[in-house]
Amino acid sequence: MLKVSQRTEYALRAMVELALRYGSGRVPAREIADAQGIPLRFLEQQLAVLHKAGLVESFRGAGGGCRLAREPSTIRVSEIVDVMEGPFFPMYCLEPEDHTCFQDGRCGLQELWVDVHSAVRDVFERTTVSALAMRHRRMTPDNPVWSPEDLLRPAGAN
Amino acid sequence: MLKVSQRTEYALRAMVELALRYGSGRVPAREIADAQGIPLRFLEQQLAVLHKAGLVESFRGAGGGCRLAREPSTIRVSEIVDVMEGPFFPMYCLEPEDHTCFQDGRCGLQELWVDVHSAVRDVFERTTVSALAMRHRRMTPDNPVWSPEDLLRPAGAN
DNA sequence: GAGGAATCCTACCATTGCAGTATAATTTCT
DNA sequence: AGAAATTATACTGCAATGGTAGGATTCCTC
Repeated sequence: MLKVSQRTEYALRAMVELALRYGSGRVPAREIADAQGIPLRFLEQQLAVLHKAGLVESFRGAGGGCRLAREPSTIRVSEIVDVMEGPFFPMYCLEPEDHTCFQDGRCGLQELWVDVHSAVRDVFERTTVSALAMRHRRMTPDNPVWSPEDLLRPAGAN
Repeated sequence: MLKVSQRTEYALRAMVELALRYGSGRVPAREIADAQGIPLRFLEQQLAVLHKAGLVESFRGAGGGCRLAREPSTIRVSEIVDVMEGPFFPMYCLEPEDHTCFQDGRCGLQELWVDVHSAVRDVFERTTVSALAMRHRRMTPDNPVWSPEDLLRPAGAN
């Protein structure tokens, strides 16, 4: 039904949370889960995906956690969506190795699906994580998502 | 995974087929299925949906079949998609009666989903069935999807 | 070096939607 | 009567989604 999966929503929220705290040390999954209302164990799995894709760095053990691998303004939403959902094809016939369509691409509908693809891709590519974070700040100005003492963690933490 | 269902693809192909034959009588589901490579029994169900929605007219019994209810150029793809897929929300939080999002719309991500929604909707609304039919004709100029004798059916058929 | 905090790995499960098949009833023309 | 067509409804197999669960591993601190 043309839905984006909840996993991707969670991943994006996690990235926003990490962007809001960018430069202030390692953030354990627990805190992200609390701040963004995401089931912890589930979030861990998605963070692992983001880590394997090189979008976040992670550190094990006590004092561990995650942080963005790059500056928020250089991370596009499209990268996250690609990693979480795999390549995006609104219809089967667009998949390179799919030939279930008996006309095999030689039909007038494919152009429509290409248009849909481009339109969506455009939105994802022109939106960065920092943009999302700024929007988030604007929406909840009086309600910082992390408590001030978190900013006072040991200096060597990051 | 942001996929459009096969049902919708079939429905669109059926509409294109009916558009190609617009004005030339009633087209039985069987012929549409053959021409477009769609499982007949499955197609019948989708045609029934299109009929209930008022997009096609249908006639039972021998000599029956379907025809477009309106001129192809006045039927937008968005109408068909709406009928087949129901209202389109790329993320749950956009659904009017959904409040599973703990921030309930007061989050920076919603704008992203609204953008996606608009972008896709735009494509669907600016494309008409006649446009799809013309593209189809252009793609298969040497290969008419219906045989000439079908055009010679009894004049009173429509 | 023990213990706790954290990530990582893998398996499992329940629900849902999708694609398609099956059966049969009903209408209509010939 | 019989064939051709739509209509209605139920069922099935499959895959994806949204989690949960258990434990292994790594790392810091005391």
